[in-house]
Amino acid sequence: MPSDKIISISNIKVACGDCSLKSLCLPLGLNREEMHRLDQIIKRPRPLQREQFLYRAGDTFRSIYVVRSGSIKTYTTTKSGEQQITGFHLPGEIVGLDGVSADIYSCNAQALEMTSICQVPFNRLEELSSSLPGLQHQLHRLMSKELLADHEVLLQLGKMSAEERLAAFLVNLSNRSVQRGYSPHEFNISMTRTDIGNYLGLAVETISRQFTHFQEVGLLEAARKHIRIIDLAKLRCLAGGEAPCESSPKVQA
Amino acid sequence: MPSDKIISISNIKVACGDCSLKSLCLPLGLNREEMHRLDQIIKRPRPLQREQFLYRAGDTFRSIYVVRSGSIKTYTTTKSGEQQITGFHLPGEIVGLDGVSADIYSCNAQALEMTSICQVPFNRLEELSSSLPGLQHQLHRLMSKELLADHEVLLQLGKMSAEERLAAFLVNLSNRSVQRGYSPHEFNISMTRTDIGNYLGLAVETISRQFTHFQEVGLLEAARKHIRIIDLAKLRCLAGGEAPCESSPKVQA
DNA sequence: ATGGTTTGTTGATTATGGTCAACATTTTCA
DNA sequence: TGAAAATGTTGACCATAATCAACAAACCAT
Repeated sequence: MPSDKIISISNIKVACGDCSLKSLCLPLGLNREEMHRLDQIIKRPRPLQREQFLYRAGDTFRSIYVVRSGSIKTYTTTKSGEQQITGFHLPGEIVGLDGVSADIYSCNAQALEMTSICQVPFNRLEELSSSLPGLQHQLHRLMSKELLADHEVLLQLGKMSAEERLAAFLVNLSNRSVQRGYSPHEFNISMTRTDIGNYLGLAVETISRQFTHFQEVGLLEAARKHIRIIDLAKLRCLAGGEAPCESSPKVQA
Repeated sequence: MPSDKIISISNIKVACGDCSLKSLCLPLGLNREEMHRLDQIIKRPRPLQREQFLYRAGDTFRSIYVVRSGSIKTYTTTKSGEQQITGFHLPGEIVGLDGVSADIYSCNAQALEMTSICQVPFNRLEELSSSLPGLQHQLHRLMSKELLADHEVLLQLGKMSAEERLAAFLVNLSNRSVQRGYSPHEFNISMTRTDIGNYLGLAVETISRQFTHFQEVGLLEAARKHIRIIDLAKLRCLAGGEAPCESSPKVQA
């Protein structure tokens, strides 16, 4: 039926089965039939413009979201108005789980660029996952993964220097670039230096200086939003907080 | 049967229905019959001695645990051996969810004092929660709550001063004291100053100095592990990162 | 195109909290 | 009970990153 096609185009519907992100996302481990059942409950609202909010702290919680393309930042706010970014969310990653505990979102979710998302009504997801153990488990895995990511940042904020934090941040982005099938050495970031600083608990100026520093020592090239990592091994080393991290392979003695 | 009684005593079994923590824990929202089914899958291993590990990073994940009495700290380690405490877990709180994502625990869990726990095999819990929507939802709530707690610490580490961090930490403990039916003003902490410093990303000396400072200004009394909060409102104010936080009700034009 | 705004960079100065060191107090255990 | 170890406190000094300020470059809207 042609009308089907028209609807399909206007909604830019992409079923989970056809989505390149399915191995990062909720459908991981589901068979065709199960994936189809999941598809039934997923809505695909119109894309968010840059700066647009997906939800705000205090909104009633109904759905979790998966980033399909673009990126989203989530942040909390202190009573005095300061904000702390709690995460940057790339395609295939879930946003909104912070709302489950109290039935309202506890943070703000804002698009960093034109961003399309899948919306998953949470009560439907719970119903469905009762009959699909694989879906239930994958949901749990993804929630747990969020916890690990937070713990990693906790470690960065608690124990690492400015240099190490930025190194760890870039290595993390590099890894996530690979997960999506892109290069570990070259990628575009969607967040500003200010956002990075906020996320890492550092001043913008410090981020800027560290970028300059990394470029001076030939670790990477950073032209605004475009990052090219030259010495990923060294960057990893800095990020890991590993032992001395030989400053260069100066063979001597 | 007398043998039943003997087993019961030797295992110090306390069914969820009789447990004072049930309103903080997994059984929240379950009826008698459902709670009984949950009880069936819960094991209650012998208590942990002080310093004893519940699990270590890298152990294969099988169960999550609920603290019944005592307390547990969880921490991650950098390759260089530094550790970052990711949480202190009090009675009624869950430990082990970090293991779900990769089927191995990602952090270490160590008792801060004599600690008894409930062990919940995770695959059994998932099975059971498929047929008990209330249990499933409560599990999700608790996981989400962990996320919120982490975000709060992220905010502390990213944006707050040493004074504010310790204030926030103490307010948090006070709130959790209340949740367990104790006083908001007076409680014992099980962690050392070193642990607090590690958790808050500060040196021990800074923690010690802040405690002294809080005592000098009459906010609280801290005798080692025993804390008595005198001016909780002011402490909350400091912790919230709220506006000026009037230094005292000095009435004056 | 062009003026304005946002974002990023660099420099000078300063403040917060870290480090090192000494000592006090409590806890542990032989 | 007493010695050793662990924990907590205080002081002096220092380093890292924050702040303030100026400017450059990119982006946006008209």
